[in-house]
Amino acid sequence: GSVSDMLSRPKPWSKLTQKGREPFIRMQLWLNGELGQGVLPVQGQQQGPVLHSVTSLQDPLQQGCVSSESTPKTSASCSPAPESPMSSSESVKSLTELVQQPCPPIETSKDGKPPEPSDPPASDSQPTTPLPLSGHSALSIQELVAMSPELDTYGITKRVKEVLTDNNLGQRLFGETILGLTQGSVSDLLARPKPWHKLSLKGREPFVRMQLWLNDPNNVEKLMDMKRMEKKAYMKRRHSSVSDSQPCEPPSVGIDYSQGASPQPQHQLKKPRVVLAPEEKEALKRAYQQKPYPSPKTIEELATQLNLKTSTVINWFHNYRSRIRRELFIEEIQAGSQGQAGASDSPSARSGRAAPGSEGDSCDGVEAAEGPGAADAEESGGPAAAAKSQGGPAEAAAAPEEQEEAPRPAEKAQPPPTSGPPAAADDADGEGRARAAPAATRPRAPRTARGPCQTPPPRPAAGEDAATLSRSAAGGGPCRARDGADRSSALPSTSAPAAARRASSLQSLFGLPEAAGARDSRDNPLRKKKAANLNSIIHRLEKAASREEPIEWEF
DNA sequence: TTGCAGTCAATATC
DNA sequence: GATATTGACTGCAA
Repeated sequence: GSVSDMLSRPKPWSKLTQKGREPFIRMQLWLNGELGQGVLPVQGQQQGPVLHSVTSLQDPLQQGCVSSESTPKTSASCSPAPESPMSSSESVKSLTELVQQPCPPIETSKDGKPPEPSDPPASDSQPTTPLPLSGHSALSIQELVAMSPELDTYGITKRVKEVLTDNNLGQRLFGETILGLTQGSVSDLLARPKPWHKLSLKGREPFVRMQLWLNDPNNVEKLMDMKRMEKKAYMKRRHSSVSDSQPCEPPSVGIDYSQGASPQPQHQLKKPRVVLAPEEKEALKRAYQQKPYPSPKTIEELATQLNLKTSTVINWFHNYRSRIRRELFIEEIQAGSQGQAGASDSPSARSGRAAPGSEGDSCDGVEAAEGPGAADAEESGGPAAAAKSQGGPAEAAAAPEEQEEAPRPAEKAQPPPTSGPPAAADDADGEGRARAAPAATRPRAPRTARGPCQTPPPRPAAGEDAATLSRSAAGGGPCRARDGADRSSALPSTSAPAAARRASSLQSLFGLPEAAGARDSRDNPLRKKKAANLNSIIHRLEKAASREEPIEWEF
């Protein structure tokens, strides 16, 4: 049935998900005669028949369907890389190996392509071409990624970091040369890799590249060469610029311009980067804890109170949610590795198992750990929280109301899970607001609390409004505590895909001593995040459940 | 329209 | 100078 459907109503490539593309790749392979026998083990392990390398894949694909990068460029020739090693029929397995064993480097990048135009090796300086991938190879890589078996992202980054540090190679060079990413991205990637199963096709690319690079026996030398070339180029430029006024031409490629001497005048046009003051961040965090997904109205309120642009507030929430998620993952991994005999360091794998399902799960588990206690702890006790003056008293006072208002009713303490949806919170808001102002305001935000802000919106989620947030922001407080609780309740249901996991997560959720207790102080911040994350999970759950079902959720 | 993933690039920090 | 952090942006999916 699926085949029939697919053959009669194929979706355009651009609309297909990674998974959805799989059948088409298979078909293309099959058409090309590459898919020999058997099934392509997409997941890797088996050895299957086939697939040369991605590269090869690529070609076929291109011929047949893809538009065409007209330029296979010379470099194309290079592309052979990937496949070269394993020629013919290999299956994904081969891919795996490709990635895992030392095979001939895929130079996709570095060498491979660069050669093209620039290459004149020595020439210049401009070593460049930062981006390794270009047409052909890029595609190859994509294919490779598509067919790649699960990789241990954590292990890969770990190894990369080691190699880089051992050889005194910088992230910038590595990123621009091998990954085609900027230093900041590389840093982030190396420090907080996401588990393979949570990465999109695009997100996996850097990991595949890293793995390939690790497998390249000459990887270090190549980078070193690049480094040298860069240096040379830099010096050259520098000299020339010194002698001449400023010849600086924006060197086309690469790397260097970053630092070198290019003054770049026009930059003036750029708008200055917004830097949030610590108080503002705190306020936003509090707001987040109250409501990870604030309504437009709430956002607006926050923006006003903090004297920020709404877009800034929106961005902040997006970034915060996303970063918290990642941190949770990392934590989980680390915890896992510790817990688990540390044997395998492969987080991804671990994560995979651990939190196979949705992030929610994984998250839950984690959070759960600190869950209830954690949440509170942090807030109240947490370093950051503590800091806040408001926290203390205010919270206490607030506590009551908040409970209600808080979307997350469940709050650990009081309201038992029963309170299904967060809705209740709303009203509460009303009262809470009073205290709001202070915190938020500090720096720029003059308008403190707009007192009793608006009335609470109807919707649970949306419901809580600025008032609540502001309150929390301002006073900080109380809410958070709840968070932990609520979430806990919610989470379980949410994620809990696998029974096993579920169990564990539940455990943690309920703050089994071990977890919570175990955590060291430094976790506080993490706890906070986790707590917040729980909120978001809850939020999503609720959303998903769409009001009617809350009832069913038993925790 | 909203949320997210992935990045960039300006800053901050080491 | 290298690395880490983080606000903003782009593209995509639901």
